[in-house]
Amino acid sequence: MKDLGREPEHVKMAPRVVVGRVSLYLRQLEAFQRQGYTTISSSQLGAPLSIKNAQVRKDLACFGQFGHPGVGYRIDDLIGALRRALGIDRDWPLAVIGLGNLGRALLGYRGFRTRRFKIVAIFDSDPAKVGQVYEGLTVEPLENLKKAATSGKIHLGLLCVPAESAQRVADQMVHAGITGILNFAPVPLTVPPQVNVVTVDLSVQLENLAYKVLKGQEGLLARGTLPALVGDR
Amino acid sequence: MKDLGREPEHVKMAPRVVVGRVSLYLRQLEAFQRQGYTTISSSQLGAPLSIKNAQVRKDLACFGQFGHPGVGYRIDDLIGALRRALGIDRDWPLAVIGLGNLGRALLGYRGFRTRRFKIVAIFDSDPAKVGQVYEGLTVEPLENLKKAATSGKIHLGLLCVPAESAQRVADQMVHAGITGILNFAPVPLTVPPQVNVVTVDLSVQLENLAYKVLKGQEGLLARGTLPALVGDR
DNA sequence: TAGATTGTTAATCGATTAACAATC
DNA sequence: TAGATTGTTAATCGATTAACAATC
Repeated sequence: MKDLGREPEHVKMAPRVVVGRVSLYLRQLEAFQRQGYTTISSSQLGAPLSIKNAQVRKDLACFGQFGHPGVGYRIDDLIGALRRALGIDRDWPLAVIGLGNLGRALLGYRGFRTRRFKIVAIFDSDPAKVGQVYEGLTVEPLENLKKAATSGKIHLGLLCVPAESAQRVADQMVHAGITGILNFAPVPLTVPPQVNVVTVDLSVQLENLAYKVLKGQEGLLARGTLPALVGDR
Repeated sequence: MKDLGREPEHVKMAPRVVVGRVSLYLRQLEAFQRQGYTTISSSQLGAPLSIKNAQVRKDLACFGQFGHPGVGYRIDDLIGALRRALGIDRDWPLAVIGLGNLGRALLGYRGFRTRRFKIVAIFDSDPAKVGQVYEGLTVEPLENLKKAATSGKIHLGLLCVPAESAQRVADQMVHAGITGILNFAPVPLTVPPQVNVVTVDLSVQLENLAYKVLKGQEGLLARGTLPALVGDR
């Protein structure tokens, strides 16, 4: 028989897929809040996202008991509870690593600012870029990253360098003490287990989309409802 | 008893999750190819991606029989077969809709160009932007989209407008005949079923990352191996 | 041949959905 | 109270993994 008494040391971590859905619930809740609603049922919350009410309740139950039988969920309370649960009830200072086109785009991305993700520093290894000022931030040499990270000013890094240098720069980020990397380079990174990486590979997303479009059209073609749109050159 | 004889009309479409993995296999295969390998086993292909050999074989089997027992897969053949299966053995002309920071970044994104995704037009509803030239392309008014789409020049659109106007512009794209939308606005879009949408919500990704970092650190904290990095202001 | 590796079937695992007693 | 909706258990579904005969 296993020693179950000592289990609680494990941090109960909701599955990745649940965390993703909770982000969506949060957006939906904010939309309902803006419309003036004060309470909401699991069915109402799930409907616009095409998620079943049982799924909604089970996901929320991962983080605690927020609902009131017969009534539903109080929107203000639920938003607060979910933000706390996701850890976004505080500021998250970000660093942009690599100031190419993508890095500049992220500097201006409002989706971060409205969610307490704040870009507070820019690093680049190109001496020609160091010292330039964008959005009120001066580009610093990559060597400065360690100081910023160890002083606790920065926890997450947006890795925006070309694929060729991504692993090398990621190694430097790890060495500097960064524990979370949002990776935009289309290569899988190798990092120690205590470092967290989420890769956003836009060409993977586009390939997914192309496949859906292609298959969808073949499906329609098979039923003879659409002229050929793909494959004709 | 159901009429099984008429089933084949359905297009057998590999599950979304399989298509995502196949994109990763493709990148890995190209890496092995560059290193000079000519054949590869399911174990070798899966290892760098932390995917089990059985999973690799099962995923590939969705698209046909490509392997040779006792030998493995011939890399050149497999790359060709997978590209065909995913529909990326042809050019996919793209339109950028909305020329803000993000739109400009995508114009310069090499990850697209190297995979036969080609941005061939830019549309914006802001008259001040129409007529400007970026990367050799002249910004056109949104009304021109329909002509470009129906002439078959464009199948996929990269939607890069602010959240507030995303649904309105998506409606125009649908009306113009675009069948695939890569949506960068952090709002879920409502579109007819024959239109395919993939949403890339960067703040959802960042929220996932923040959660992992937070939980990872709590885990380490609980075991007393790390000083507090989060929550101190 | 002996060794390696496939494609596929069966077993396992985890996630989604349905159902319902408990509650307001 | 009657109606609504929760949290949770049990049933269903789908995806992952293991195992192995067939093959080179």
